[in-house]
Amino acid sequence: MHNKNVVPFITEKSDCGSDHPVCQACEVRACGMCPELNTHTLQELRKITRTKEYKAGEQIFCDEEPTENYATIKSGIVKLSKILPDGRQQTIGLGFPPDFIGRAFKDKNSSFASALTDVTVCTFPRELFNDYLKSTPSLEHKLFELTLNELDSAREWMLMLGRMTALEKVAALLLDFSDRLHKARILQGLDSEKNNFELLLTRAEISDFLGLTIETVSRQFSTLKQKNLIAIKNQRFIDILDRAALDILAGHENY
Amino acid sequence: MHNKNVVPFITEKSDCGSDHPVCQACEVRACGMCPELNTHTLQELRKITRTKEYKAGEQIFCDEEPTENYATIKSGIVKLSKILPDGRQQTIGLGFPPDFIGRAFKDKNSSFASALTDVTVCTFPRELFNDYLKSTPSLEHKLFELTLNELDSAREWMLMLGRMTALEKVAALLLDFSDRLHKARILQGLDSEKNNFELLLTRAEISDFLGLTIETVSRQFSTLKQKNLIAIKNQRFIDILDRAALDILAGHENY
DNA sequence: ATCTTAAATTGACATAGATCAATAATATCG
DNA sequence: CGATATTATTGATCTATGTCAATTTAAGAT
Repeated sequence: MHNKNVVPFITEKSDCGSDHPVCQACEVRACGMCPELNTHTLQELRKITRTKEYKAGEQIFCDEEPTENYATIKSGIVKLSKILPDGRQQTIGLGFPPDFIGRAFKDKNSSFASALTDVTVCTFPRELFNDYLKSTPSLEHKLFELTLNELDSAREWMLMLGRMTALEKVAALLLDFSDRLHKARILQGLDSEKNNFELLLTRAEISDFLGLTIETVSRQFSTLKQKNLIAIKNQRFIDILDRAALDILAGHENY
Repeated sequence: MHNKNVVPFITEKSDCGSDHPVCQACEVRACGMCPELNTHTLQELRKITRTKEYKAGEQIFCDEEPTENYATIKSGIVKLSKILPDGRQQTIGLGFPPDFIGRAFKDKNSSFASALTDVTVCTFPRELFNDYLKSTPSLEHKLFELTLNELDSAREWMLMLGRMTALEKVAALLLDFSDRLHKARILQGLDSEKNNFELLLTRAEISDFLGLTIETVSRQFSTLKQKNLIAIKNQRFIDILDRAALDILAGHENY
């Protein structure tokens, strides 16, 4: 199991202020929701949070069971997906640190969450968190902003799913993924070549995201290589050779 | 131009409390965001709100121009869509009263809004509304909940767009649309036959929503008629004859 | 290193849905 | 009321993507 896939998150911004050892070591103490909490609330919350780790592939929560816990992603990438009664699956989003996972104000998730890479999360009981949410406007504000971003990206993907060709979908995914990974690396203080990254998703995971089959995804990669828009080493390490061309394919040009 | 497509919204719940004549006549005074505002804020807001009407087909706002105004839908149905540089279009959501339209905290919309039916909205300047939002937690909470619902439905549609067949998509749309219309009619105090409604979207609009072509949509309607799951009068008036079968097609069964 | 297993690629073929084109139904207008 | 325009349906193809099957590549274990 490769280990480069943990995506910690450290910034210079003022952090959550907790002196708890786990918080001190938290990768997202400065950029998640915790900085929005006052010291007292934070200490109360601290008592009931639990750090949990998941190996790549493990399920974090599922559709059926009532939500007991919410969580914040500390490191790694989480896959959110939906599934049809007959097993057809669709990935509906990827969570990077410090994203929130769970459905605020509801006792049931409407999707499955699983670890795409090895993942560390900080969990807290649903009910209590909802209480804090109601009494702490700045916390709710922060979560609201995260939610608006998720809505924006869900809608972006709707356009992709409904109206793009297979080749365009793959181009769009590569660009989006490279950007989010790059952003995570920069915030982490690592230097990062935007056009050079490890694709942490398998072809199967990519096809679940794009509404395609494994084979079709694979063929699009071959086409992109042939056109010299990308290079691939070991099936996982992507080199973007012609970002402008990919941008056009992905429909990112100004209009 | 038919006129049955206005969807006002009246409930017994405590309303916004404004004594302004426009507010007194407002279809959504009890169920939108206004009841979350205190009297003073409401009076301030009232001074700068404008009621606007749009004919079916008219554009309400577009992608390019910076957002000047937000709005609440008072009556009618609003279509939100995205468009690719080459003109391919995808509907990403429908807004019913009392939905909010616009992107909170941002000065740019990431989509187009247009009137699907004749529409009446209550508009207010962006900046000022954002200020109220920051200083009125209950208002922000209300908008947050509306946003979470939109996120849920966007994700539901992602599953639909990525993994359903044309027939399943049409079944899912019919059920969703009938439910939302029914809910609107009930809240309005009208009695409503859930299985009997006017389809306010043209085939072109349906195909933009489902990521299909007009012809494919039309063929699915024919198939559903043939299977006796629905009946259609005048191409617009839908009778759901076998809801259970449609539910299965749409993937709504329990699993 | 060699063996084993899983993941990715490639090829041959099938098919759902798109495209193009003709007709039919409905709405609009004089 | 008939004439015209718009929207929907239906039919005949075509094509992008899915399906099934065979290799190839890479990764992990012994």
